[in-house]
Amino acid sequence: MSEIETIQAYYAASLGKDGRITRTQRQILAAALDLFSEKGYEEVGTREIAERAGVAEGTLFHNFVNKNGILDAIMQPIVKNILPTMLNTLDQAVLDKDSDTLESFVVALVQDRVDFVARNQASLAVILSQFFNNAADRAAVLGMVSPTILAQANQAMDRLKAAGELVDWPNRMILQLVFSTLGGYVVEKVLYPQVDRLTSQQATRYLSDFLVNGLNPRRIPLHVDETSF
Amino acid sequence: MSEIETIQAYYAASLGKDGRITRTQRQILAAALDLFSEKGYEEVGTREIAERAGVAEGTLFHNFVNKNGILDAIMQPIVKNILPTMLNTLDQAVLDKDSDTLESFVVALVQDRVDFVARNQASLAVILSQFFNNAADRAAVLGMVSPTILAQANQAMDRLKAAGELVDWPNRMILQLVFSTLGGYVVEKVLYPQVDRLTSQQATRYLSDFLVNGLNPRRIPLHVDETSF
Amino acid sequence: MSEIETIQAYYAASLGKDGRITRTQRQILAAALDLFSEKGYEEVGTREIAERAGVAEGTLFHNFVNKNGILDAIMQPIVKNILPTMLNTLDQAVLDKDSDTLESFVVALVQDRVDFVARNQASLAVILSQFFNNAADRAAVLGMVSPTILAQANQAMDRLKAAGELVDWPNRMILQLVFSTLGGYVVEKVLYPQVDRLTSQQATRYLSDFLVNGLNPRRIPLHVDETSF
Amino acid sequence: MSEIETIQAYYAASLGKDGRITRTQRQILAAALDLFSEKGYEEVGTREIAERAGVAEGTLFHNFVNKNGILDAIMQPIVKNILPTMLNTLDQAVLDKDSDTLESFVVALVQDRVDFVARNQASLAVILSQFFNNAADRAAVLGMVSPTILAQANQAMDRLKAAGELVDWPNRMILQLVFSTLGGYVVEKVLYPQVDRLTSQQATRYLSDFLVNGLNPRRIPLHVDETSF
DNA sequence: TATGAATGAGATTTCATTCAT
DNA sequence: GATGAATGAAATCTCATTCAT
Repeated sequence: MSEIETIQAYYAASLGKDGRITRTQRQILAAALDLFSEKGYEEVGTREIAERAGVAEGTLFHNFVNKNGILDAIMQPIVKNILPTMLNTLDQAVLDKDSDTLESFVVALVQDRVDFVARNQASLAVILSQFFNNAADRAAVLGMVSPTILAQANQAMDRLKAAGELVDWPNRMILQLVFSTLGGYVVEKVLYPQVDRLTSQQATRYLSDFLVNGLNPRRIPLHVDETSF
Repeated sequence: MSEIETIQAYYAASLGKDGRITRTQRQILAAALDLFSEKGYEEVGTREIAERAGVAEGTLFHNFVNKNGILDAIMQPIVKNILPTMLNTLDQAVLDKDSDTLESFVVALVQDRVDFVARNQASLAVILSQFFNNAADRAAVLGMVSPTILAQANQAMDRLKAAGELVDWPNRMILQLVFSTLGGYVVEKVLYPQVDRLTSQQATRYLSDFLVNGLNPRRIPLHVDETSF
Repeated sequence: MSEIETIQAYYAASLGKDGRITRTQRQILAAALDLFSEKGYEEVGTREIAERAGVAEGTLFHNFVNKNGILDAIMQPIVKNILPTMLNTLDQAVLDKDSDTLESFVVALVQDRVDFVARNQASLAVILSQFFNNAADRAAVLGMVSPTILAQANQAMDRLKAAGELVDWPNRMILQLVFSTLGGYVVEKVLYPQVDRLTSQQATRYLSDFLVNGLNPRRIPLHVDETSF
Repeated sequence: MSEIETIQAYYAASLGKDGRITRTQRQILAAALDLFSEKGYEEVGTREIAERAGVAEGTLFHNFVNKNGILDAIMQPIVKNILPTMLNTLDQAVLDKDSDTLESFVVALVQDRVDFVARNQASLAVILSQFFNNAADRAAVLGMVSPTILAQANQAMDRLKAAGELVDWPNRMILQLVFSTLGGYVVEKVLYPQVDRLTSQQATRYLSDFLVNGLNPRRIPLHVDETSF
């Protein structure tokens, strides 16, 4: 991620002619994903990756410009998909005049995220780790939340507030709470992949219900002293 | 943290005679804290730390057994304080028969955490980073949540449920939601220390209120299919 | 030697495919042997070895796990050969009923050792140095004199004594004298490799004759006060 | 030893005013002797010596110019005494017209050496180790065998040969055998100080008798092919 | 395309020695 | 005289990367 360039350049010139990933590349990525998610990027050597992948060390550099290139090849598909998808959801929730309840909004948000997490635990572990460890990677992840997206999100929240569907708090705080709840689920899933108590469906319900109730407009408004703002 | 031993052993034998930290050690720790929180432990070299601290490289090792010893000297005070304090709060909340509302419970939980985070952003950045990057450090942090503590927490939640103060969800899920909400606040504070929109008091109110509403018992119980458990 | 493990592990995974030593490894070992025997193991740096071998410093560690691994690669062939061979000789001298004179016994002992020393002066210099400098290496060398071997040696000496061929002294003392005589020759050869006054054949004769006469049974027994034992 | 300069310079200006060794110096030397003989000079750090001596690290350098100065302070008394004494013995044996038998010569040689070894095991262990590990120290030890001494020794051997008391072998070989026998005893004593089977008196007898018999003139002269000399 | 031996910059750590107190 | 914190050169070793085969 760090020093993002033309994205596919990280797969060297060697993507199968049809642009598809080769068998060797798949082996390397699988080995690297295993190791990175287990020990952290910095702790894994290229020798180790090559060994686990069953290829020579040089082969890594034939297929990916860099050790970092391998990391990017792991992170990109996620970062290029999860956020766009997520944002797309918001987009719909904004445009879709029918989804004008907090619940429909929240469920749309939570729904697919939970499934996604279940399917991509290992990659998410790597991304999570990098997010907290590398300023550049963090910027790359956050950079995908474009201003337009933020504007859309704010628009959606404002509309829900106007409709009396959402508590009247600062949008930034609401966003933080939503992301915390989702993020906490990701962390739990990613750090303890084996402990699988809940189905995706159940998790979705708990998270959604928690958010809906937590963000309902208050009958008796909370007194927050705003004078000090 | 990794390989925790006699705690103070990480400060070499050279703590000031009165057991206090020396000026040199403070310089080193300050420099290291800056750099670690900025670039991540692995990215910082001992040469760099020494330079920023204004001491010779050897001085690092005269004062701390290891590069890792410096990291531990940064993390330990936090890990040895935040969790014990937090757990102490739970303890009281459990014993204090007066605090039998969800609100009193949640407020007790959120209250001091928020202040603490404000005062220790840099150290928390380092701990956060290590938590997601190093299995051993993660274990060290989590290891401090002893079974007794968990038992206490479960006891408190059960009591609140019995009193009709807490939604009837699995304790583990409730805990996850509480920690998510708190953790999200930590992350926000730690990653964007400069953006200070809310006072500690305001933050405490938002978080508490969100949790209280989110975890209130439902009038109409949520239907979660438990048959598949 | 120190911390003996799987023997060939000290050559990294990189022995030529046919299990033979590579050219690079030979260069490194030659350079190291030169330097170690000249200045002693501790006094020689890896940089120095690499320079003399005409390779990069990293290449040392690509081919041998350790600096110590290089030392072991030098010592092992000797230690794994000289003692086994020597002991094998004893074995035969014990079993061979014809060699029932002190002379045949001694000659069998001295014979090949002298040639061996002439051919391996440099390596022996290193081993000698390590033997007196490193308790672990000393143990490794001595450890190869297994109890069975000792038993055999004692058996041989007892038989010779019974046959009136060997002076009736404690076996331990006899062994010490034999090893002293051989060892002294080694030391002389190893410390002054250039001064070559005697052929191997001549040296063998002197040493053998000295031992035979020195260890002949006495006509008039030596009075040693054994009461104080 | 290495780089021998004014001998007493190694005890810094700080010998007690009366030229005697101070208490602190004795502590340091005792600690260093222990450690050097146990682990070898190179393996012992100044920090370690200071700790065991119960003084500060700086104190070492107040009392001895160098780490090497400590080593020399340990070796010198021995090297300055054992060899001179030994040589003195030779001197007497040469001049003393009464000692004209091989036995009296050999006994004079062996006699005190054995006692000396018993009393100075630790120091000898250090000297032995240095002798084989450090060319400079080896030179220092050997350098004390001055040409005059050698001349004297040769003279003594020649006289004994003429008197029909000593086998007619090259003097150099005879010397080697004598030193081997003595050296072997030293090594045995020094490497296994605890195993004390023989009294000094007994050892003296065995060694002397072995040498006398080994070096007796042969009735039937040994045939050594001298043509190749 | 794949290999893997070779590279060398850089990292951490040790350690004898200095010097202000 | 003794101290011990500070020093910084040097040592060993790692590791991503290159390149001839």
